[in-house]
Amino acid sequence: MALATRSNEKRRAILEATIRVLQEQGLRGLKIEDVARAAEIGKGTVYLYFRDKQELLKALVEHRATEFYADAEAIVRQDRSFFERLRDLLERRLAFIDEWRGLWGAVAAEVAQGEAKKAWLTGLHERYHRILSDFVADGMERGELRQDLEPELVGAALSALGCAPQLPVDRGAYLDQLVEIWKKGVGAKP
Amino acid sequence: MALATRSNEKRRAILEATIRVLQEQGLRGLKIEDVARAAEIGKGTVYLYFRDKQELLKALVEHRATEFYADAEAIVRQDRSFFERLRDLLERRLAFIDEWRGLWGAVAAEVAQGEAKKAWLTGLHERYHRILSDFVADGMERGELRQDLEPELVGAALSALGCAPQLPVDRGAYLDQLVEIWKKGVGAKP
Amino acid sequence: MALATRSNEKRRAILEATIRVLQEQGLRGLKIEDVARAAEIGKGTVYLYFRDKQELLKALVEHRATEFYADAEAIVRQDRSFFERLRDLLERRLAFIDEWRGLWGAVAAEVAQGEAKKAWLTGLHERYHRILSDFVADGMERGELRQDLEPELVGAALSALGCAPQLPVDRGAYLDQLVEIWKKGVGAKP
Amino acid sequence: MALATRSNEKRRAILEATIRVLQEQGLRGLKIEDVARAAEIGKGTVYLYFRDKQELLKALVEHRATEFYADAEAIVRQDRSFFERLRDLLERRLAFIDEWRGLWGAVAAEVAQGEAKKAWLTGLHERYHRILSDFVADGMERGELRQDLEPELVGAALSALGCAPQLPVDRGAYLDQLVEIWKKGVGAKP
DNA sequence: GATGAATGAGGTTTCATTCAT
DNA sequence: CATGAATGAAACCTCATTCAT
Repeated sequence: MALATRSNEKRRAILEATIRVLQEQGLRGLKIEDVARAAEIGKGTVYLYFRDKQELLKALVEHRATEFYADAEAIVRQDRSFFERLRDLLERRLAFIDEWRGLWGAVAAEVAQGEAKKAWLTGLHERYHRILSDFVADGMERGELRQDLEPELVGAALSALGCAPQLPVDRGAYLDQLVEIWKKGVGAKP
Repeated sequence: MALATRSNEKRRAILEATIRVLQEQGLRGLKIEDVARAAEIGKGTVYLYFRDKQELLKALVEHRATEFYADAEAIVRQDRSFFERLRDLLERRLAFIDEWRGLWGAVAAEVAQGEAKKAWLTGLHERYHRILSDFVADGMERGELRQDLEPELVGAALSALGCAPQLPVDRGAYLDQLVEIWKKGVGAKP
Repeated sequence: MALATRSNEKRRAILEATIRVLQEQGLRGLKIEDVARAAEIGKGTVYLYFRDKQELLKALVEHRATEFYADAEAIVRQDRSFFERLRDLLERRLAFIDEWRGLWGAVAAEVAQGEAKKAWLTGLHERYHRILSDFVADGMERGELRQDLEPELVGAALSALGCAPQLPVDRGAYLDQLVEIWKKGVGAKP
Repeated sequence: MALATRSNEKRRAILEATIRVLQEQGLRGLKIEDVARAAEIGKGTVYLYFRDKQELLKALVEHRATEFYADAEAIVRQDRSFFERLRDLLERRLAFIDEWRGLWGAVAAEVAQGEAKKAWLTGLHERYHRILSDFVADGMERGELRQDLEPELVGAALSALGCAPQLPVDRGAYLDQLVEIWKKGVGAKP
């Protein structure tokens, strides 16, 4: 059997191991051997599930992004106020960013060599942008947001809220502050 | 003559070459040989200016961050309204982010191996955070901002405005939108 | 049941698969997995019939050589003129060479690592040489060949007629030409 | 400097080392590290002269074949009788074959993966065939050979005189025998 | 100072072989 | 008997670093 779907369980275990090693060793410190050890399998086994290192990273990016977007969509779909959902979205976003330790951009760039790969990466970003744009449009429709907003632009601005604070400020207070600013910034007049 | 004080001109040329190669090849694709070629010097010459690759990257991070912070401070010091300066700050920030193509985090992490280096990196972040916190405090003092803000927190929020929009939205409109939101979000009542 | 005496049918199928893969992929491209796939069996099964890859190759060399020598002996034993039989011998030889695509020497060398193996390989060559020397001696006895020949030497010369023409000359014409030269070269005066 | 012509001296030394290792270890036993050790250089240095193992082998085949063909052409050009030159040609051929220890075919096949490479290999064979065909045509013109020969076919037959005797017969006697057979076989009537 | 040929540690990848099912 | 997932030794190749010129 060539690659693909032996056991998805092991495939996922390798991906989990990969991000763990990535967090600990950084991108240049990421060695297949360490991934294998972290997943408690043999080095060669990794290659039964992923053609090469590049594919492994690509799968990782895809896997975590997909998971993140699914969570974001689930939050957006909830029947709660715009700003309650915004808070959760931002919280989830921070978790995503923490998980990658600032490596997201580099790993994505690493993986996106070649035209096809670049398109694939853009596709991921578009999906996230769409989720947020739709979220804004939804908020406007429900009358929770000002009516003079451009959903695409505001979506972009939301997606740019991307860096976790590099310094250890209190996360709760930080989020509260952020949401309050945005409430005043984009909320409808009472 | 000490390693660090040779011809600063060539030193800088190497740093410029480094970030160019970084932009084109990514972090893992960054090879000293390519840097040398881009700087139009011999491979060995790089080592006359930097102890090793790690030092080169560290110097690069330091160099560009310092430059960026200096620009930010200059903008903050200008005698213009808070939101005019905010717009310039954000514009400068986007330029910084573009320059690094998402690699800032990874390169910084790469460089910050070891306790001493970690402290050094934190120092950089603190400096940026301080600039922004002071900026917010200044805005409050001048009565341009609401008085109930926590400068440290808002400074953190500003520093997190860190990801350039991944998609090609119009930069001017994007900045306008962002500033307007913040104006409503943190500006003093008229 | 001993390793060597399992189903000879499957054993032979593996050998056939091996030479097929060898023809397509070359010596360095020969992988047990491909052999197994070509034989439509599992990879592990190959090891039920052959101790290891080396043994498999050795068996292959032995199998095809034995077959070839048997055919050669059969041709020699026929009750036809020397040169009619020579033509058939050469034709069979060309088929043998084609089958190996120039890899015979390399595979044999591969297999013949170690003193015992070397002796075994020399044994094969000696057998072929003997067949041809005897053939020449027979031709001399029957008066079809010149009486001043050294059967051992001429046998060696015949065995050296070993490379198929690398270029696609007409096989029939080629053989005719060769036999005619030899007829004039070693045939008895009429 | 990228590959190609640093010092041709070292390049040649690597090729010499390669064929030595090939003779001793066989095709599958050929390791770049051994080649490097045999050439008394570092492993990485080999890669400064040859992109990869495949290129090294290709260069080796080309180098030795070119050398061999040049020698063959020099022999053919000499102002001596056809059969004197034939003997030298055969002797040189035996040396060539001995040098490769039966690996020529396999190495050539190894190298000739891909259409372009196949054409390149055919080109080599054609060159040899041409040398021999011309040699025969020359012999006919000079009246040393029968006039009813087909130079192309006889050239093919000569090029097929390719396997050194596998058994240690006396080389001199062997060559004498062979030349005598060919003299009777293709020589003009006295 | 400047250079780039040389090096070899170290990472990636392959594949013969094993063994639990 | 048959299988193929798993393994890790071993081979390939890269590239940071050195050093003789």
